[in-house]
Amino acid sequence: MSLLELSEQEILRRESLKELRAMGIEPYPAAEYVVSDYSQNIKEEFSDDAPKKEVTVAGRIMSRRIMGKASFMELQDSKGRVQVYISRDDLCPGENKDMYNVVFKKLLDIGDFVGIKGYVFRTQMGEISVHAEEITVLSKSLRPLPIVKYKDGVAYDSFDDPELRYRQRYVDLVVNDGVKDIFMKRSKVYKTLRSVLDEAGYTEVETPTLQQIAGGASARPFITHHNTLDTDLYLRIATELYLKRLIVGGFEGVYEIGKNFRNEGMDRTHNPEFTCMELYVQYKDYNWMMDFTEKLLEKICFEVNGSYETKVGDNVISFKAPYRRLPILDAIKEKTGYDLSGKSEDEIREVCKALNMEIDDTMGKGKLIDEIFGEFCEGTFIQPTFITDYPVEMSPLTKMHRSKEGLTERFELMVNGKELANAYSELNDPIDQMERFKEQLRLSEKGDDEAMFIDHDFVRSLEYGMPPTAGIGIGIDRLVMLLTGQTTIQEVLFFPQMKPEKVQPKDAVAKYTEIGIPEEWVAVIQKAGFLTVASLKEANPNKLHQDICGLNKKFKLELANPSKEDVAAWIGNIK
RNA sequence: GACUCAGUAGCUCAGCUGGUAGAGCAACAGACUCUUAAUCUGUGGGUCCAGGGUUCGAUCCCCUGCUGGGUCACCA
Repeated sequence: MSLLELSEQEILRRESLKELRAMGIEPYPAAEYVVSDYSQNIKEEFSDDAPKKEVTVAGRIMSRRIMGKASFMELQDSKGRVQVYISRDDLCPGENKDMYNVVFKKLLDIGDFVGIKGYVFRTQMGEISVHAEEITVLSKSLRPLPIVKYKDGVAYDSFDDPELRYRQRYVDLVVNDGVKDIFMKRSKVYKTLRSVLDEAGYTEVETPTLQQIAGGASARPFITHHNTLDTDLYLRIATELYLKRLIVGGFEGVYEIGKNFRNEGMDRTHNPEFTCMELYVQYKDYNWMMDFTEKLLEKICFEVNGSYETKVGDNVISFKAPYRRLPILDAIKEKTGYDLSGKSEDEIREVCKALNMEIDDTMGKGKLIDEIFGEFCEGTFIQPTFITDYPVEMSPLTKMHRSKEGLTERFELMVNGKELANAYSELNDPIDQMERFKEQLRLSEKGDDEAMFIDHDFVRSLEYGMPPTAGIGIGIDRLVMLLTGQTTIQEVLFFPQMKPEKVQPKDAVAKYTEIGIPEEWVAVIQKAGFLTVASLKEANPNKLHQDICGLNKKFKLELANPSKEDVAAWIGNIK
């Protein structure tokens, strides 16, 4: 990389790097650095009466306050920050004061990793700090970090451009308070989820991500290609059908926490890859699953937040069980006043018209009910609510309701006006399942590009017999959003999907040397704004000559300047 | 996909009616041995997102594109 591509501050840091090496200090040492303590426990365990405690800590320099022969810096480690006090004469007891005057004051920068050996004390202002006796360079940072300052918990100049924060999450995590907490809570969600499911006796499994038929949900899949098999494969949109095969195989309960991929729109609640937990348990039904789910979520919320409540925007949501259970038709009756039970498709169509909804003729009875619910009901359920007994048309993998005609034993859990989970008594009648798949095929032929494909192997497994089974899928990203009070999915994903960064097209050095430009001048010409040889064709030779000689002087490159005739000749050589 | 707002120094942001740019932090030089958004003095740093157009002249006005945010639509 040419120096000309770097900012002033980056150049200076690279020079500091060289100087450290020249002084015999390796800026990227290989040896383990043994740490005795963390910022957090140093502060928690300090006592003014106790004898001096020697500690070794390591972390990133986040700020420095230099006052001549003494300095303070803030050191950030994995647990937080601790202040370090450095006095010149305590760091360098001998004649040679280079470690303080040169290494610490000149060659180290904000962002560098250092190790500090010293003792813990309390400053006159009362802050528990480490008095440094030894400082070790652990890793040099070549790019300046954004500077975010905190006072009384208020952030000043916080690094908050969403584009930069998501593209460079590593920087976001380093400088912005609270970002890491969200992901620590996310990890706690996984831990609690696993412990509850494991204790219940269920088995964590992994099923294929690359599938020949992307089944188990209605969504457009990503397509990829396997060269050796010379066949297209899909990235899974759900884990459902494979997990049910394992129930056929005899597991009592199986669950998988994994990524699903859907080739659809992106917004504040949708990312192309997202995490789902699916659980299937034999001999259970959807009523049991509601009981299990509310206990599970209650426990997770408590473990993550220390309380059964969580705050999202202005809404305080309580995950304390039990949750309200409301059949979808009752929900519609409650919110719109229309009782749809026993109504025909045409009658429901009339209701839609009365409600001023936009509908079209391709929508069947189930779709119409779903639309009414989505339009008038879904957003109103802030507290966790099980909406139950969905129409069969929307639920091709669900067992028919034991008593209600045309409905299925299915529930969705609505929280904060959004679906958090989807569950049902699994359809285990292979003949019925085949019929439902065929119905999906008819929808597909009508142009519905999200209808399910027939998975013959899955039906074959049902033909061997699947016990009565209850299953559920929980959107983990949305759960984490609720438990951390976030309103966009990007805030709970380390690396949300973004459009690729734009890279300006730039010609190779050889392209420039072909027209007679010496290699050492190529970077200078590019710095002058001519990233491609073609763009140089229109350049004014006099101005270019001036520009590049100016850059030569400015950046002290010490190259022999070309003549105006040389520059004109380069431009003349371009075909 | 539609509409809308934004893109200026490493970061956060100003920038008037069109006359090639400012601040704070960061950086650099200097002072300072208990500071904490440290302080004080001085200095440097810019492809004003990109490409066209209008104009004597564009960071600014117009068009196109790129990236991001928001709202809506689609979708779970």
